[in-house]
Amino acid sequence: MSIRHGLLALLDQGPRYGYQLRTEFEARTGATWPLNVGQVYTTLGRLERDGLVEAAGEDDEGHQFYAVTHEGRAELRRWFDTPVPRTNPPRDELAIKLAMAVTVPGVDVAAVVHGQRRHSMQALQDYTRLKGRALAADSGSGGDLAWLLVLEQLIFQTEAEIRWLDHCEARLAQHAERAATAAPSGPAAPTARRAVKSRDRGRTR
Amino acid sequence: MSIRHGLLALLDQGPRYGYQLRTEFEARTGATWPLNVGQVYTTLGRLERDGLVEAAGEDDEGHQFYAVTHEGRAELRRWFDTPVPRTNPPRDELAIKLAMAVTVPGVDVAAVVHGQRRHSMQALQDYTRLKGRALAADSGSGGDLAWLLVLEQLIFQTEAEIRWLDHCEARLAQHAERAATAAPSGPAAPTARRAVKSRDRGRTR
DNA sequence: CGAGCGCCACATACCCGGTATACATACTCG
DNA sequence: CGAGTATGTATACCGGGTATGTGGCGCTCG
Repeated sequence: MSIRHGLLALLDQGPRYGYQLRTEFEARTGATWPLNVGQVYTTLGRLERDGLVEAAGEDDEGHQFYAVTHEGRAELRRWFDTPVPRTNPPRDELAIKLAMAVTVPGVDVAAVVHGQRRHSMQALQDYTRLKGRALAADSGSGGDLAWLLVLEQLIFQTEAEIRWLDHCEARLAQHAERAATAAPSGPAAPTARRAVKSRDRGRTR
Repeated sequence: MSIRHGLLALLDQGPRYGYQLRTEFEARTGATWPLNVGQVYTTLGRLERDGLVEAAGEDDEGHQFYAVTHEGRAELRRWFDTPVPRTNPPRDELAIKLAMAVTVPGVDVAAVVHGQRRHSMQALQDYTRLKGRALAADSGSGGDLAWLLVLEQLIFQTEAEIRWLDHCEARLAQHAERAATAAPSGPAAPTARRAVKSRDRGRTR
């Protein structure tokens, strides 16, 4: 639902047409999340269908303008007022991958962690370099606050990811060590296949 | 592509049927990403269509089993060998929201940040409590390493999010201050609407 | 004892987001 | 002038997410 609301927010500044929205969206989130143009038109269609937006005529060049409706403004206010739910966050592919890696036998977990760490470090450096450029370009008054904040979000998240990977490495070592001391000669049940019935770990809500 | 590969990894341990896969998937990623059963069947269908998986008969109770093919195993190995790309990461709704909040006039950005911070703190506490429970339940040898790692990933990410929110607050204050000193009596262009043409901030790749 | 309830199991429909692509016009530069 | 590039709109297709429908089976409780 982020694109939907993002476009709504942009339209709140006044009527816009499709391509223009794409341009303005990318000016804020930049290269990190390039927005496919097609997405804009389909989303506008859905917004219009749901009554949050309405066609507002064409200009002399044939650009189809859209404007927020009253209901659209209400929806926008609701979006800003309620926090994005961080209980059940979006699936993270890396987390799933590691969860699988430590479970299925025959996967070199340490190698997976290392490979990912190198890649994430590279990404972090790229982001940091971009941030430096953004700060330099913007030496005067804060021109592109939005872009800067998005960049810093990426930096914070990537740093956390790297720390987590290091933490995983430590935990894996500790885990291996424990297994070794527990069963010095041949582990009793190295990858003890739990019975399928063992579901119902305590759910949240 | 994470579910696709996740199921593939589970099937690598031997033939399974649909519901069983859901159960085993949730045993690892737990309450955080509850997997809808329907998703399993549609994904299995696609995997079969793509030749990564094949039907492996039914048992006496009519359960339709699936098994990885040779090509499926190759695909799985490829998945583990290549890091998940952290350049162009998935869209983060919170980042988009703040990017919009600082751009469109008439939004109380500080309130948005604060509301989100409280919510994220709550989520962090929930995760920490879950982790405590997981560690207690698992006092012996590491029974549920996967679930623990996933939990810790969430904790690390949420901590980073909170730090980022605090950072945003600081940056906003500094930004407001700069604007005040730059133009003591009425800011020259408070929300300087950049011309639409100002695209092409330096792209990555 | 049998009516409901909840779990197991499979299937389908629908929506949204992501990507590619088709197609048309205008400008620019060698 | 023609090729390439930017502007602009539209559509098709895929994968992921969610809700819902449909049975069968076992358990519990009045």
